[in-house]
Amino acid sequence: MGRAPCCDKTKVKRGPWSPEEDNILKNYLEKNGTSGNWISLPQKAGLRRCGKSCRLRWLNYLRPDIKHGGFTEEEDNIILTLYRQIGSRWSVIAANLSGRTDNDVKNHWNTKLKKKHFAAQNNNLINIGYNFTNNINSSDLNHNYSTNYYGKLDYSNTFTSHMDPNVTNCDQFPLPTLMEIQGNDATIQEDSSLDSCQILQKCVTFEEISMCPTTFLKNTINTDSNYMNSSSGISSSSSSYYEDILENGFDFQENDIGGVDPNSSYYNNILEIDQLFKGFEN
DNA sequence: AAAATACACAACCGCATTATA
DNA sequence: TTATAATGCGGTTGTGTATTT
Repeated sequence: MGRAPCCDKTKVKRGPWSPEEDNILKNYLEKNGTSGNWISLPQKAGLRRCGKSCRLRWLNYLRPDIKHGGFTEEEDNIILTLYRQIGSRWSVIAANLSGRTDNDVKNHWNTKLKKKHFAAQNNNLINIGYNFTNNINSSDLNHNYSTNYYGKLDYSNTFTSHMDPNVTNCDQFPLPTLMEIQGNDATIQEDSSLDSCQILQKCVTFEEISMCPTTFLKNTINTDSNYMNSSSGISSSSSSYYEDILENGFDFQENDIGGVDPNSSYYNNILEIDQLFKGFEN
């Protein structure tokens, strides 16, 4: 026994809406509202459509003050942050974005953001870069970096409870250990024609540069005062938490991650690492 | 140039929740 | 209070367009 259909599918039109249908629905709703009932609306408005179809068309497309496409970087960041915290609760995420519908956010995630952030997948091992990112400034040039580290993360013990959407406290997320650190000397020449991506390749042993999670790398030189000043025990002589990682290992479970400001870049980086794990599992 | 494939987004389906009689 | 209908939601599919073969 299947579920009783909400309307007679042989009597209603399906598929894309025509401009004429849009006009009828829009005019009716602007004049009368829904009268508290979507199911009976199409008949009253003179549409051969299912009530649910009318509701969806209005809420996702015809309703005034809603935006389509052109997601800003700020909106992307909000979506990513919230997704990491609450998972695929699109209506909640959309409610935090002015003029966006849950359907739009969901589509945007599925077509753009998911791919962008789940792409890094390399046999459970990924190299992380240190020192050089997309933004090279003039003070980086002609400077000898005596501690040009790169390393590998061991993901073998990480695929567990972090998949639970109810888990929002990141200190419950198992994170990888740094299994290998290497160092070399490197000098970036001022007259170098290398762009930032090439510099990155020069400094980091990526077999597939395309597998590199760019936003993760981009943030690796951030100095995070929240983390620096937290009770996590980071050395005050470290200029970034990645130096701390390189010095003390990559076992975040040893640190008090849950006490870190959720708005900090450090916290977001931790969540981004977690997101990579999800990519590996998918 | 045509066919195949990829992509973006609109729309649908069925289940869960909420409202109503 | 409970049965039923309406609504809301998220996964999934459908459709039109762009790109590749």
